[in-house]
Amino acid sequence: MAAVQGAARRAGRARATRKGERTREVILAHALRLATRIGLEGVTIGRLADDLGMSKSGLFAHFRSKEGLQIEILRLAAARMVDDVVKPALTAPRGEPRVRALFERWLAWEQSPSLPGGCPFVTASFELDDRPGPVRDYVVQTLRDWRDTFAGAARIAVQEGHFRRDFDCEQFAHDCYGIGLAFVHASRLMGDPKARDRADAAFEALLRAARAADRAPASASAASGRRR
Amino acid sequence: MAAVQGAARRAGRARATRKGERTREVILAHALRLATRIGLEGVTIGRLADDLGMSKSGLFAHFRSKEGLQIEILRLAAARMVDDVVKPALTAPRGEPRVRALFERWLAWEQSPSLPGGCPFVTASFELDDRPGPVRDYVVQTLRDWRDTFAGAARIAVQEGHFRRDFDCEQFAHDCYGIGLAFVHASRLMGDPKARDRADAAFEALLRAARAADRAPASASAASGRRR
DNA sequence: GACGTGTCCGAACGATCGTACTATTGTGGG
DNA sequence: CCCACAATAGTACGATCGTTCGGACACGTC
Repeated sequence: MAAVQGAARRAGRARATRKGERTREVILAHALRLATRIGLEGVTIGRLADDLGMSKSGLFAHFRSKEGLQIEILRLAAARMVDDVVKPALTAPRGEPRVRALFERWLAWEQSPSLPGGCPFVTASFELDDRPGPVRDYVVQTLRDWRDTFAGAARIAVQEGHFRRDFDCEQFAHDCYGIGLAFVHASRLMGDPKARDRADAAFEALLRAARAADRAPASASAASGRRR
Repeated sequence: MAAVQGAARRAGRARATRKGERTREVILAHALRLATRIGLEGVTIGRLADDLGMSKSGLFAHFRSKEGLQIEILRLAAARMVDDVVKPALTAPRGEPRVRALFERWLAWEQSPSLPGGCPFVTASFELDDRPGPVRDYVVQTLRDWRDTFAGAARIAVQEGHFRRDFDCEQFAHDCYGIGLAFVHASRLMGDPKARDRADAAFEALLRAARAADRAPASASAASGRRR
């Protein structure tokens, strides 16, 4: 029987969204919102059920365990991040514009209204950094993918001649992640209104250092496409 | 820098270390270790009492509430950070050497064996960024102090002529904090063996940009005092 | 109209949470 | 040495945690 409905689920099924699946999505959407604010561990079955007007057991039945729920939350977050950040950025022209788009959209995603507490992976990474297990593993893998995406875009910028030939793209991805973390810190914790400007300034400085193949055109063009 | 532990011991009482005070310190020392690994919220009265072979109620009596305990933990952490990072760095010569010392000692503090989970303020800041209250307020104030300390050291470096005159010291402090956060991310979560090298490289690049008053002496002297 | 099946609920479990009260112990100043 | 008081233990409370289990209700299919 498990095989039967497993096959049905896997194959066709363009048909109806089997009610249960709908509520599952509603649960996860709300759980994700909660997780960004109070942490993955703070998302409690009881609290979720209460918010959604369901029973604990009815909600729990959708996930094998709390750990299962946590991973599904992260899966949803990763899918959204791909849709909202990576895919749109890939439509930008190869090279520096695409690198810019990735960074820009990442910061926007960080402050998306649908993520009231910011990027769930940033939150989760500091929450889980000393707690081994499959949830942590998933976070690590996702952030590794993100870093590689970023480094890859930079590598293309090198190929295109936008960045200098001996540029360290891994270091660049690392540095950009640091700028993003500092942005989260400044905007979310410290409430610094200049947080976005700070992030932009740091990013532009990084780009300037990346371009300077022949060293010269450093000045000018500093804040080219600044926004907001 | 507020009178950190001054308020607690209100009046005189220079006398003996009233036993209870000793155990209080033992409790806080252990609680701090725990907090770096599992978070402030994860430090549980029962868990603490268990580890230290005390009763829950006996331990609880030392603090008015769990919130009280959390703030005392952070107070201890702040005092240690001043002793281990700020004070020693202030013995370094004014200007760039002192900025270097501050950064260097901060990274060392982050990996201090007495803080198995890293800097408690970094952990706490991401744990509390969406949970208002006195504990969060204390974290914010402490990190503000730290940022100001760093920016102040940079401002001295400007006065000394080590950094260029129009250098933005606040931006510098912000950027350095980002480098530190990226270091924590890379070393603690991703387990990247090159984390320290990455942090050093980013920091040196920042210093290079800070020095370039007359723009020229950019190259060479790149990795001057690299260690490890 | 009976049936199987997917969806959800109610109640309950053992554990642990923070906190309050009341003993009991221990220790230090006279 | 003694006794007041600081320090710790004991016990219990209401909440909430994740999880289990059996059943109620709504289906589309024979």
